[in-house]
Amino acid sequence: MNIHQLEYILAVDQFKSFSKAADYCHVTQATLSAMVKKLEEQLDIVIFDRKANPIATTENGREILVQAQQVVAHANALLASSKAINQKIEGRVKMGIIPTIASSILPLIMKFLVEKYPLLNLEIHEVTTNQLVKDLREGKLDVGILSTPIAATDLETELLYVEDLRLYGHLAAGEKKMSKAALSQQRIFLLQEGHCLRDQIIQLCDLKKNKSLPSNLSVESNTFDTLLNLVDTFQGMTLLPALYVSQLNEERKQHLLALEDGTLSREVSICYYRPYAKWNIIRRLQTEITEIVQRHLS
Amino acid sequence: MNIHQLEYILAVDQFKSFSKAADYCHVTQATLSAMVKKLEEQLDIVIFDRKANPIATTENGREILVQAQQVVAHANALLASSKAINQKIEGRVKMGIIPTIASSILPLIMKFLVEKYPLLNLEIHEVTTNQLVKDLREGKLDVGILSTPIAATDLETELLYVEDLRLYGHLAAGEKKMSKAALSQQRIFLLQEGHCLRDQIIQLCDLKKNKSLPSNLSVESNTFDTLLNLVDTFQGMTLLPALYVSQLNEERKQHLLALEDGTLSREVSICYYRPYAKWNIIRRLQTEITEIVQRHLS
DNA sequence: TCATATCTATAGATTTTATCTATGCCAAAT
DNA sequence: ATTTGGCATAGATAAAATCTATAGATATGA
Repeated sequence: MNIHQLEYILAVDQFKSFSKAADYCHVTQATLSAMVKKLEEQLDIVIFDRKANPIATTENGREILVQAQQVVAHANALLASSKAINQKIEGRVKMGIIPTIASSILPLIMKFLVEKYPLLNLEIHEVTTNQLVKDLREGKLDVGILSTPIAATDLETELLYVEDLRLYGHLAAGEKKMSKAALSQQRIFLLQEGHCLRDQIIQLCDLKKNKSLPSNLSVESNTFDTLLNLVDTFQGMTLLPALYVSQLNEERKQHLLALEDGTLSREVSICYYRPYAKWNIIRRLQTEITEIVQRHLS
Repeated sequence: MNIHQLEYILAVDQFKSFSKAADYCHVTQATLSAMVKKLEEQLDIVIFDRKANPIATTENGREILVQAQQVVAHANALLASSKAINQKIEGRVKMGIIPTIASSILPLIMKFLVEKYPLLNLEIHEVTTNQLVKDLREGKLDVGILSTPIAATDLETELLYVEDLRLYGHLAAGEKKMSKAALSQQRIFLLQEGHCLRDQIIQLCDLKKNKSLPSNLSVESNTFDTLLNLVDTFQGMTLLPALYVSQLNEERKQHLLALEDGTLSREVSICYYRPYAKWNIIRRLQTEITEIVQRHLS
């Protein structure tokens, strides 16, 4: 017995015709006929008197139909519920974001999300990648936004966007570009230890930590703003993610430099460990953020 | 979505384990796992958090499970109903029986059926084969008992039993048997026109109506009892169905004759045109009658 | 009553689906 | 660190639903 068969007999009962019922159910008359017969055989009850005109429901069939109605109604209710659940974006969601991403995307997405989903209570926690992974595993956070790839294979990540890293600094004689190779000879200001962007840049640019820092200066910054001030003062360089760059004032944009050979970039992804309870919300956040950021990057 | 899948998730929710649920549902863990996954994909809702220990039902999953419970419960109710319906032998059933069968089997079956099925209201109508077929077609009767084969292909018949036809008559010198060939030379007393047994005997014994009857006697009987009296008086012969013979007194049983070559017999079948409304009852009657008669014939 | 039209049942082929066995993978526990 | 228990996946197989085409049966109209 299956739900389709029950729908078929309900349709036959309604239309008093196998052919019309078949149309209604979007199957051929042959299929419906065979399925009704099969159900009757399984229940060992003849539901319809096909010799009557129009087709009549037998006394026993009537009892079965009443029950079939119940089953089908509840099955439809279940399907309706599942759709409703997928529409419902509400409740508390704890989201961790690493600082170098938070500073650029929070201004972009928060207003939009809060207005579009008034019932969604989005709690933002700014944490490092390591802490984020830990909190996700422990269930302290529901979802995170960080830079991929990450080592943790037990977390699932979905790419949100790829963001260029832009070079900021002062070159002599109004030069506006430099080569990747030259970069490693420059004085590069980086974020403090613990920021994954720091490690990524070191790796991407093949920097040796000791060489890249001014020997008489050990200050490392916690924010891009401080980095910019250091660069403006000491004439070094730094690398900034594209979304942050778009917020700079015109004067500072003058000091953006192009790389002669290729680009540097980082991936930004949404990730979760237990997607399950709030999966639909997480997925919705993913699509919304992707869309918003795409608009800003293009 | 199907009912099995819903049963699977109910079992997982109950046992908090895919393996145990699979055992409970009598499928392998792989099957259950795949089906749960499939349902989750179809509903686009993750029902279980497999990373929790023990496995947890998600918030959304809980809503689905409540509905699934409803569906499965009603489906089971339907199956239970169908079984109950098949057990229930009650209500009014109009049964037609041709006279030559009625006289022998009604005494055998009526008491038994009335006692075993107190809620069954069995109305017996003694009618000829032609009338029986007509009444079945018109819905005036629900079921008939007659001798097969019959010409009407639109009626369905199920064999109840095969009944020997026994030869009754007086032979000279205490002879107890005669050949089939000799039979057609004898004076045979038959039932009136309209009784199908009459026609069957004429056909079986290859009798020509005119030859077989005493030329100065045109009385044809309506009952076996009259036939017997005619035979006893005029020294002819007649053929009686086995079940009727078993009711004869000892003296008359002395006049039963054996056929030297082979036997004569007739089929007795139950038949119906619209089995549908009372199918279960008809089928039950069939099995009961077959069994009772079998006991009496053996 | 005969032909026609309508409707259901059946046959055979095809596609989909459920299920199984075997195995991989992960996490918890020893 | 290795083992154990449990869920997921792959590939093969079996079962079932569905389709097209056609037969058979019933009702309708000339």
